[in-house]
Amino acid sequence: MDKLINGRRYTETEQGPRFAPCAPHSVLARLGDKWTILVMSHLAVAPGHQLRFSTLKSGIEGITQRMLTLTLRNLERDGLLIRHYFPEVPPRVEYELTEMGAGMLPALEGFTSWIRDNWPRIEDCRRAYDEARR
Amino acid sequence: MDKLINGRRYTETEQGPRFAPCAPHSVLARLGDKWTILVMSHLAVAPGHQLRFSTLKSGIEGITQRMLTLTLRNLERDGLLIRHYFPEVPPRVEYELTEMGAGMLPALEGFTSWIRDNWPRIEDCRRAYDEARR
DNA sequence: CTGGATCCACCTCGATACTG
DNA sequence: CAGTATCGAGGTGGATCCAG
Repeated sequence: MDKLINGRRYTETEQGPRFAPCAPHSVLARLGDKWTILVMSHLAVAPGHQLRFSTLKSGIEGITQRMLTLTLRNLERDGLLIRHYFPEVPPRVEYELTEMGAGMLPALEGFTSWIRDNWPRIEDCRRAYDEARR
Repeated sequence: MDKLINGRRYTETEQGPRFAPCAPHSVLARLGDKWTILVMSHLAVAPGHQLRFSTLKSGIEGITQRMLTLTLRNLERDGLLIRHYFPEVPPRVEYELTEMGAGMLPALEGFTSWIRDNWPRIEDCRRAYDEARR
């Protein structure tokens, strides 16, 4: 039978614990890419968890059209947001967090708040490490 | 003054919220790389949060020496683990979570448990999405 | 306005060989 | 045992141009 530790499924073997195929990695890899967290953050604070493409683009400094499109497609594919297309002229597209997308925010917040609290220390460690081998 | 939302610092501007330089991204990008989560998970369940290089290597299926070394170096650089070198023959090296590394586990657990709960639904969404455009 | 298509630089990771 | 060095394939992201 599988046990649970730190939110990860694993089974005991003679060679030690063997973790189940890494679902967390698949999600963390997405959140770890260059723009996803920023897009999620903007939608999180938006009224109705809903924003236009152009609003996102101008709100996220440095993002290109291409990367915003790709990031939104990936989030849509995972079911974390929905794309609402309005066939007007000029066309308008709204992106809205799904229930699941919004449900992810509290969990993510717990983790990002730890990062915020420990960030200065991490930066110090990196500096010290780099310093030591120069 | 900065406000906080979902664990992210940001300031209000006329163009909407502008998030502070992305510290979460830097950490999530590391956790999102291919092996980091697996290394952390193994150290998390190890007695004393401590394991040898060879134990990690044989415990993590498919990892190469090179990638394990790189992953460990990065975690060491961030101050999440310490490297203990014993100059014996043959040499022995133990890796141990630091206080900060261990302190990250509960925060990470909250997030990975959300992932675990929602993973089936995410997989369904991906399948449906891919199906729809085939 | 929204985004598709193309081209390219870089980075990550895997495979392999070698060392104290 | 625990690495380092090197090479190469593939993927990610940036720049630019075009289209409905």
